[in-house]
Amino acid sequence: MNQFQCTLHLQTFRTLLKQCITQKDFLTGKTLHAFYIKSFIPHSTYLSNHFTLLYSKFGTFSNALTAFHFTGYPNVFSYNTIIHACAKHNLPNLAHQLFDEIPEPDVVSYNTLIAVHARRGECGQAVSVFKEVREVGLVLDGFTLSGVISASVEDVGLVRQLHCFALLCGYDCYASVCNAVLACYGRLGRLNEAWRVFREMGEGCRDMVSWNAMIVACGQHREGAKALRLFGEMERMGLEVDMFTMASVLTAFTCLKDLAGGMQFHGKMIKSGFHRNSHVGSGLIDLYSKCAPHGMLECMKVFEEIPKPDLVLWNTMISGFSQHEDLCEDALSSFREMQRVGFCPDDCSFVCVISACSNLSSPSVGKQVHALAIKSDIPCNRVSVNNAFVAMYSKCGNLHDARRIFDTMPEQNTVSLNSMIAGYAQHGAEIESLQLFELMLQEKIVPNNITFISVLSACAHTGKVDEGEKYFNMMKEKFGIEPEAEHYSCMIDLLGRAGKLNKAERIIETMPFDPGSIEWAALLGACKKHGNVELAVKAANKFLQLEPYNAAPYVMLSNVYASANRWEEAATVKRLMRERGVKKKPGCSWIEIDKKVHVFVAEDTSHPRIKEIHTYMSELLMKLKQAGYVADIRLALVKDEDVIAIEEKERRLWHHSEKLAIAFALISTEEGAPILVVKNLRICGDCHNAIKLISAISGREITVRDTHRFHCFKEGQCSCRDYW
DNA sequence: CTAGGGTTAG
Repeated sequence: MNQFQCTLHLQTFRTLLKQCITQKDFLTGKTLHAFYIKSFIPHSTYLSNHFTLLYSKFGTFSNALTAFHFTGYPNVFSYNTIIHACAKHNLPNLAHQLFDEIPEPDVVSYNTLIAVHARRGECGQAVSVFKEVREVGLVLDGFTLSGVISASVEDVGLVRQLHCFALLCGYDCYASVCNAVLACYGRLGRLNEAWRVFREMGEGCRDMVSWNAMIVACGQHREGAKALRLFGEMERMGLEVDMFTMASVLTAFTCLKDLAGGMQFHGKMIKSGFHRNSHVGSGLIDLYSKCAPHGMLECMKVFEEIPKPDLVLWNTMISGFSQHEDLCEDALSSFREMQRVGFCPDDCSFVCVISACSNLSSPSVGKQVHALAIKSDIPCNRVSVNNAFVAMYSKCGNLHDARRIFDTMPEQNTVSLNSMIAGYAQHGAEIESLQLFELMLQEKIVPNNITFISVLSACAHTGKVDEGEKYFNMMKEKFGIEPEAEHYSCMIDLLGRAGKLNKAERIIETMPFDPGSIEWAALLGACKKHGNVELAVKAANKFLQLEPYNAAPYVMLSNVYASANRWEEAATVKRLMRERGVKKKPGCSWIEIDKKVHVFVAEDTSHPRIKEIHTYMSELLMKLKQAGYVADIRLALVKDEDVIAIEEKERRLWHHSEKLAIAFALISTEEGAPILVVKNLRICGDCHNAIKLISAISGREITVRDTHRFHCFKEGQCSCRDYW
């Protein structure tokens, strides 16, 4: 083979390979590579580099690395290519190692290294590389700036600084840099600043990315309507839209809880095929899981339509299941299925599945997942993961472990404090809860709307009216947080339960938006507690209008009447409920013993050891009566208007699901072991009385988690101090 | 050879 032929071959190879890369023809590219290795063509760095690029783009990382090592005399280009592959495959150490081998790194080398850190959210590291560029005297470019800016999310000050710097360098009309700035302000919730950048870019500089970034900024910060207006404008102007646009618009529908609009948009996307994109699919799943009443069924259909699901799509499914209390088991099975088909869970997958465990009635599953997380490759000391553990342990009744994780986690943020404060509040440890909040203020960790929900509910649980009002005002005045429905309902709950029913009613009347069912429910609950029948009727009617198929208002109202001995009216409410086909959820309790969950429904006889349980319960009832227990038969649920004998009412009360579960725990666990029962409704007054006595007689610590809070019974007392 | 925008989480 003479010199001439070789050159010819080299040129052919170059042309062909370049074609393969631009046309994404990986197969032909690989064949070319095989030919190249076997042929006698002299070594070409140029060709090797492009083979590395080919594998980096379409093949595995290890193939790319092999191709790189095959390059006899690597140049900057070769290094840059392989470092880029490191960024793509999240290999920061290798990236640095390779970078240090470059004899004379150029700007691109630095830019690529910044990208490695930007992808991992390592702001500090990205900034130090950025500084190095200036120190070594290289001229930075738009890539450098956009890279370091996008890494600086989470730090407004830094973004502003870099923004100024970019303007000084004359990048005010450079789309990528401006877009990075815009997106950062957006993600930080600095919508005004984002809008300013968007406006100042002008039509000449603005591109599709700018529009997309602005839409998502609005959609993620309660400005769904503005996001939709922006999209409308894009369409009117005839601008091009892509997958990013679609996914961004979906966040707007989710933000507005506009299911109908979202569905219509979904329909339009099916025509254009956008719905088969995995990112768009995640957006759809997020929408349906959060806004549709039985959304997970729809989510499964969306999932099926996507040919190449990615990790986030799986995570979104897991998250969706975990947010529906009755579907948490499905969250766990999706988590397993995801691994079965070859995905490696990341920290977000774990956060979702841990949160599913919090809603489960078996604490041991949470512990297992904890162990799994430690064994896995995820950075399990991440704040997000630890926060999930704190929430999970406290929701599983284990405040002690929650606090231990909280105390030992290397980094804390607002959410960590929120989880711990909420944990204390739910357990009736209001003092600790409020102390921690004060500490938070001292440490200058900024509370958010969620923090105040916990703080206000802690006040409500203990009847601390003055403090509650103080914090409610602080929220608006000191932190500029507008109270939402939850905050108002906490205040109504707080005032109402403390007996200030008129004040509570006034809050509902003067709220800046239409009261929803949760506010009326809070008022109704307060009326029930204080026996204010007239106001209860008003609240119940409002509640009924808003949610005619929810059993809660009917049951509560009829209990109000029953407590006032107005039996006929109580029966009328029940009849109305039956006529409308509304069914009360049957009371159900779960208890985990030896890693097995046992379910009890009221008057349940299906448990294999029910005979034993009943025998034990009769003995227990005797002891309880001796200790002064009197069944509160007003609370016995009357299923129909038939007059029922007092004995029968007593018997029904005595077979409430939580009592059955506790009795079973008492006979099947060792003396002195603590007991945790999870219930699907709120605990009833009679059970509350009875369990207090049971805790004294048996010397056990009994914790009941109902839909509202925890009741920790110990030595005849409950942690709620009967204020609930 | 490198960039900016989308989806999940407590």
